[in-house]
Amino acid sequence: MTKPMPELAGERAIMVAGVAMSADNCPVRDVMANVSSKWNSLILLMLGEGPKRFSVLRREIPDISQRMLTQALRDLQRDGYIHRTVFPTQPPSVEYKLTDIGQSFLNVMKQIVDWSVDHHDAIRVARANFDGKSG
Amino acid sequence: MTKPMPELAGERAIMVAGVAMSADNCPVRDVMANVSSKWNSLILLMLGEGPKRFSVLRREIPDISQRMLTQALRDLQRDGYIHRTVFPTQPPSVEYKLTDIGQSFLNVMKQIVDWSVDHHDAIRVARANFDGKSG
DNA sequence: CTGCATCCCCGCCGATACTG
DNA sequence: CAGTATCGGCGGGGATGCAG
Repeated sequence: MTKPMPELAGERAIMVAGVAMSADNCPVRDVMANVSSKWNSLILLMLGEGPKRFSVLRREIPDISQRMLTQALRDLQRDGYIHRTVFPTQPPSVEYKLTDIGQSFLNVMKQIVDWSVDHHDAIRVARANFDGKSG
Repeated sequence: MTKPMPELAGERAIMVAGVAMSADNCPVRDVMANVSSKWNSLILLMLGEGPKRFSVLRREIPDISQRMLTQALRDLQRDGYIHRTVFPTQPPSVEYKLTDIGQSFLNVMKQIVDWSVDHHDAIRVARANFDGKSG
């Protein structure tokens, strides 16, 4: 991953929700690194619509740089969330699609999306309220 | 937030999973900014066990710097995830606890934790496999 | 005990140019 | 079209010292 999240890679185990977040056994760290990473989640959402080529993703996510898209895709592939297929055309085209794990993860992610939509107003209110008091 | 996620704050709306991720109406961005932020999610998990004082959080998350803990807590408070109570003792103590929204969000987050635990092995395998081929 | 300000390093990431 | 390499800024975040 791009962000190794060194914090929990230290030594002592942090117990939270009955799960040990320790050095050599921290599942959450690995996953959260993906969720955290700026673009990964958005890419997974996009691929949730179906397999897409590099250039298509690039077009659909205008703000991402080509470099970052490449990197994010490799990270996601590395962890098994997406599968990469090269078609030996001229010029070559590369298709990315969700793996089963990626699809499974996407389902969890979608819950965050739904939650976001549901609670966005409350968050905006809280934020405005907070800024009003301290600003 | 610490990370404003400028990418989606641009202009055009990106439709994903039937949700518009655009400039002035991007719920997901606000929430993801929290999830993304290095420590926020862990702090919420900690507070899921009950209200905690600043120093307790600091002790339970040894890797976080005091500066970042302060900042993360303020961010979470700002968006209404946690409530901050100052007890006028000498020396003063400050207690943080989840709001209803924070608790609600935590429930979603816990699903990520569960998912992480369930699929950690698969991810490690995929990663090792990938590194073995390319390295 | 909590929190703020300052300094400063390091790594993310965008821009650009180049390969197959 | 897809990906790599290099340079450079800029901001995150650690260390330290100070205040209430």
